[in-house]
Amino acid sequence: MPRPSTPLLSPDRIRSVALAIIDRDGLDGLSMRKLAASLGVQAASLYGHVRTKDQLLNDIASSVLSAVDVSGFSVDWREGLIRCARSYRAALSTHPNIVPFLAYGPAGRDESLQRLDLLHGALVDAGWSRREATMIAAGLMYIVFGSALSSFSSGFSSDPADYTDRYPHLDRAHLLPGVARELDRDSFELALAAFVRGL
Amino acid sequence: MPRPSTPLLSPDRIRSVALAIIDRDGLDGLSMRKLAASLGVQAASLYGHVRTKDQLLNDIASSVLSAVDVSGFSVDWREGLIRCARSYRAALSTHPNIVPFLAYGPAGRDESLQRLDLLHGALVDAGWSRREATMIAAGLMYIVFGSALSSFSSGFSSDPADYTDRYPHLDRAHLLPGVARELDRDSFELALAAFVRGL
DNA sequence: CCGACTAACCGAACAGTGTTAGGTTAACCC
DNA sequence: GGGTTAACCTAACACTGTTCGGTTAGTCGG
Repeated sequence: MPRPSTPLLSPDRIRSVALAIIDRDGLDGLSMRKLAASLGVQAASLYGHVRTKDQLLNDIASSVLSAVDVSGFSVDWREGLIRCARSYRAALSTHPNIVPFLAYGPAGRDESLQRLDLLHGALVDAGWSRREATMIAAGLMYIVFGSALSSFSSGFSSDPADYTDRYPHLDRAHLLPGVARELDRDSFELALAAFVRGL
Repeated sequence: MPRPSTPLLSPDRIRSVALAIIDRDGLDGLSMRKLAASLGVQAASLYGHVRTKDQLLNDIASSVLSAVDVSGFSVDWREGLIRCARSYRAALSTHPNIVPFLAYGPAGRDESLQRLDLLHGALVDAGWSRREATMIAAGLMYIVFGSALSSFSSGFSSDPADYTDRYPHLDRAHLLPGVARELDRDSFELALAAFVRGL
C-alpha cells in the first residue's frame, strides 16, 4: 500500500491507541509491531510520526498527567496539597499500567515541572521556606507515586493457604484482592491526611 | 569448553555479578548474554543454575530486601515504624536501579511478606484494628517506595537556563543535582516524621 | 579399572524486540 | 502535467530471553 488518500496515522491517533493497548495489556504488552497492527499499518510506518518508542511513552505520560489539578491553592495550602494529590492519584489510577514507566526515568517532563512549579510557588507564598517547600512537594509525590504503584495491596494471592501457615498475621490477606481498590484508596487517604496533618 | 574441573557458576555468584551489573549499568543494562560474558561463560549455561531472568531478579530483590530491619517494635510502634521505614529505604537506596523492578510486579516475594506480617502483627498488638494496621503499613510503603524511586529530585537538569524562563519558582532547581542525595533523604525524613506524627 | 551416568558447559537456533534504509506510489503545488 | 513530498511498504540489522542437542569432565557402582 503506497500513500493512502486519507492518512491512516497521526500522532494523536497513535498515542490514543497505544494508551488503550497499555491499559488493556500492560506496559510490556505494547510493542511497535502490535501497535502498528492495531492501526492497520506496518511497524516502520510509525516512525514517520513518532521519534522513538520512549518518546511516544513520554508523550502519553504527559497527556495522562495533564489531568492533574493544581487550582486548589487559592483556598489554603493544606487544601491545595490534598486536592493536588487526589487529582494526581486519580490521573495515575485511571491508567495504572503506565505508572511503572513514570517511575522509571527522570521526571523531566514538561507537564510535571509546570505543576511542580505552581505547587512550589504556592507553598512559598504560604510562608514555607524554599527548602521546606521542596521537601513538602517531594513528600507529597512520594505518597502519590507510592500509592499509584500499588505494588502493595494488588498482587496478593487469593488462596488462603498461601498465608495461614507462614504468615500468621496475614491470615485474611486472601480477602485483599476483592477489596483492593477500596483499601488502596483508603490507605492513600489515610497517608495523605496523616502527612498533611503532621506538617 | 566442556565441563570444567571446578565449576565456574553458582547461583550465588550469578546473583552477585548480576547485581553488580545492575548497580553499574541500570536495570536495562543487564542482559543474560552480558551477564554470562562477565562470568566468562555463554548465555545458555546460566539456565543450568537459574530458571528464568525474572526469577533471578526476584532472588536478587529478595536478597536486597533481607537487610530490612523490623526489630524496632519492641520499643513502641512509632519507633518501630520509623526504624523499619529507614532501614527499608536504606536497603533500596543502596541498589536504586533495582527499585523499578520491585515497583513493577506484585509484592508476592517471601521476604516482603514476612516483614509485612511482622509489621502488621506489631501494629495490631499496639491496639490498631486489622484494617487500620493494613492501611498504616501501606502508607509507610508508599513513602518508602516513593522516595526510593526518587524520580523526583534526581533527573533534574543542571542547566539553569532550563528553568528560569519557564518555571519561575524553580529558578534554583539547577542546584538540585548537587544536593539531591541529601535533599532526598531530608524529604524522606520529613515525610516519614509528618506521617507518623499525623497518625 | 572400567563403564554408566550426571553435571556443566557450548553452538545454534527460535521467536520476539526497537529501529533504519531504501523503495513505491498517491497527493499536492507550480 | 511534471516535480516534489508525504505516507506507506518490505527487508534487514542487532539485539533480547530461552530452548534443544551436543560434548566432555567428573563421579560412582561393580
